[in-house]
Amino acid sequence: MQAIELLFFAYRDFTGEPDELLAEYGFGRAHHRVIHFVGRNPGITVSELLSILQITKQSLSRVLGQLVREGFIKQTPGAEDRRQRLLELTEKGLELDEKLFNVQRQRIVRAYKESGAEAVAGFRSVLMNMMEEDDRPRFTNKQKSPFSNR
Amino acid sequence: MQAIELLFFAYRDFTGEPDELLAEYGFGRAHHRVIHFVGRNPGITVSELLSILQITKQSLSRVLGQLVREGFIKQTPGAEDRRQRLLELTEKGLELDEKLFNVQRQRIVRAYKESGAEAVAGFRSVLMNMMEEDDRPRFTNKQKSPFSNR
DNA sequence: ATTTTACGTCAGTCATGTTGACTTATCTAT
DNA sequence: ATAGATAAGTCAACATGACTGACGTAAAAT
Repeated sequence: MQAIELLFFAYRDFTGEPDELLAEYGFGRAHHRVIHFVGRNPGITVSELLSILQITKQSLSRVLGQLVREGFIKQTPGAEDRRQRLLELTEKGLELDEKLFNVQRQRIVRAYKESGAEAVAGFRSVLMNMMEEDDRPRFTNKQKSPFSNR
Repeated sequence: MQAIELLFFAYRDFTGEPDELLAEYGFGRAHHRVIHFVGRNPGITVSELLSILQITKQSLSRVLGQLVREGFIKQTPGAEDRRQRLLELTEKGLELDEKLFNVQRQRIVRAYKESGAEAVAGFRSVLMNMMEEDDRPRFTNKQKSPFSNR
């Protein structure tokens, strides 16, 4: 049962590099998560973001507000439901997102190369089965929006 | 590049159950990490623990002190080097450790079963290659103490 | 017209991390 | 034998990112 420690060390190092980058902007891991999920899902609503991050709106509000005020994320009222604030990255936000994305991608690509394609399939399968079922459709269901039923 | 999100969701759910358990004791994830590594490595020194957790001694001191005062961990002076405080779980500590260990093991065993042995090998290989090289010997080198050169 | 929903905000608290400065005991090297 | 290095601990101040609870506003749904 080394898996527990494998996960601990891998996750620690996986988040270490981005953390350093973020510190240069005065941001933390919470900002990273917001930038990441807004970057991958432009037009995402606040409540969708909340359900992904599983934090309270008060917690999100602080980091999101900061990112909006400092021009990394912009909000536009929803076309169908004008109560919603659809979130997307600004140019500045996209730049930071790309930097963050790249350091993590590099680490993963390296690990993938060293392990081989078969190992990668196994890696993904185990992680998938490790998470709660509710969130698995985000990865398999390509036709349906991963946020449609929230 | 779904790996980033796979890791996020899997890790979030992986730590979710223990967190609930710990809350009943008034403990947090920091306590969990200390209990875990002391549990797996009885007789570990404070500085070895620090190098694993990569936090400051002041941070560790708070949680470790709590665990010692509340009788989950006991300290004994090192036999060779009496400056050291060798850490190990008390009976009470072992009980909590086992509870925590079990909820995480269950989740992993389930995921392993659903994915198959080959996938497990891939999973472990990718995680291993994802972490910094320094820490990999902890998993492969069985003959040498994983803390000997720190 | 009323209720519900989406979002935001104010206020207070807690857990866990940080830096920096200093102490004590013990080991190591000169 | 003494001087310096190391292991551990402590005090103080601070930052981040979580939390709860209460309340407000605008828009949608009933």
